[in-house]
Amino acid sequence: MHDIRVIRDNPEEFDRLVALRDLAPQSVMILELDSENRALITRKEALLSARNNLSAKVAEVKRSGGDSAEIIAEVQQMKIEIAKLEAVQSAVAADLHDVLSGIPNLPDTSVPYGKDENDNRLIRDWGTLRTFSTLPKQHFELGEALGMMNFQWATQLAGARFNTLFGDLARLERAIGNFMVDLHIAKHGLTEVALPVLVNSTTMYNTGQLPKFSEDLYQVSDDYWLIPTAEVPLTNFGADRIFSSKELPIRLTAWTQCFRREAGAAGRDMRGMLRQHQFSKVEMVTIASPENSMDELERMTDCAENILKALEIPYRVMLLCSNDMGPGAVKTYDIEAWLPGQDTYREISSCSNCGAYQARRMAGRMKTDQGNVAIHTLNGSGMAVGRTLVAVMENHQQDDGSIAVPERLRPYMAGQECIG
RNA sequence: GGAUGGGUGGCUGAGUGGUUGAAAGCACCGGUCUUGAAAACCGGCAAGGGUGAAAGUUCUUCGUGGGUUCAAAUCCCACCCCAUCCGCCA
Repeated sequence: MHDIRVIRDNPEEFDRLVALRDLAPQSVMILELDSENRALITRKEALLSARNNLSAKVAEVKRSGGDSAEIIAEVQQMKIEIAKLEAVQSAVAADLHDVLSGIPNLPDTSVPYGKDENDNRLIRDWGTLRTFSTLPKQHFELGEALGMMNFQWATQLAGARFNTLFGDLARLERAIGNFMVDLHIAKHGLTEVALPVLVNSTTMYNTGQLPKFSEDLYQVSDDYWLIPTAEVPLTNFGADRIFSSKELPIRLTAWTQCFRREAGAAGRDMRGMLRQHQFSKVEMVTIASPENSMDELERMTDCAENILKALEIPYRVMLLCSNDMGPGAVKTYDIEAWLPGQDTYREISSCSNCGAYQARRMAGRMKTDQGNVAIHTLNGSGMAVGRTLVAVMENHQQDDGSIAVPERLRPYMAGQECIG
């Protein structure tokens, strides 16, 4: 949701930034709607004001025992006109709102222009890629050979894009999630939150999932939606609230199940557990004041990286180009873990500064000396638990098909050092 | 699911058709007093929008959406949510 005042103040700049998202200039059309809307508001309110005055006069006349029939007749006439104007004005306002909330967020100056993921920029990498004496296996090969990963049964239970884990692998996934949350609490100062995974339409709208991306979501009865990420409920902590600057930043984390229809991903990543309809993820959300949000993005990315460092998984950090970013983002870092079984890096975390985009949708504000301003919201995975399990398995696999448990996870596995 | 009672400003809470955008208290901010603090006293304090250089002025908002009326926090309808009891249940 864009701030119309920003567009009024500098329409050329708005069009220049919109172009980075490969959109045609919008400002002329928007400003036309805007001035039409304001003209209608002015006319409507003049009538409303006159009506209020006449109504007050009725009260006055009646108190002094006079006859108010004439005034009443006049106001009755007026009401017809007001209703007409109101209908026209609210339609124009709705159009304007739709346009402003439909345009994606504008990239930060540090974000490179680009068409797709091929234009993303490598920022840094970490860790050395292991050399294997034999060809490294993919996680599903390892898991199925261990008898601890059963996709066939998951298909029988639910369908494609689900999985089941058994024994030590099930426990390892749980260990990974617990480790992540504990690290965020103890070392990063985040506050853990337990959340609903079903939310209402307003909550989904606030973070930008609705109305445009409903095909990516599971909707259940009674107007509930399954969350595709804990970003949705966590970010809504700022909905309809006015924070004092002292309260910010607020840094939250939650480990939840996530549900995605993967509607546009037919045929992609069908083997294994990289892309599923249900997966668990530890999410980080920060509610920040505008002047701090870019620093908070660096901090959040660092929190995510610390997880992979602790688990001894090589990774690289990519700065997404303008058209690879999600619609809400001002700036996004993707963290990609090395998967030796696939011989490639795969996204395991995505940290975004959404600026005021979501905050304006949900009316999240902060008090300042110059009045209330929209807060900034940030979200990042810290990390996707299922994909981290995949990365642990592939990076710590041994020649015999067993998996070495990274040292930091052993306390969560009753000291166990090896699976299989 | 059934019954009852409720949803008013950051919070508590008055308010059943017209000087109520809303009493009072708390919180918060500024001031007086004080060596400093507290207390006391004085003053300020909702949000969003239109207009305006500004001061100001004006509109909207008392769970949400409709309706009645010249006029609605107040009356009517629907829905949502909360509390308590009953039923059911992890």
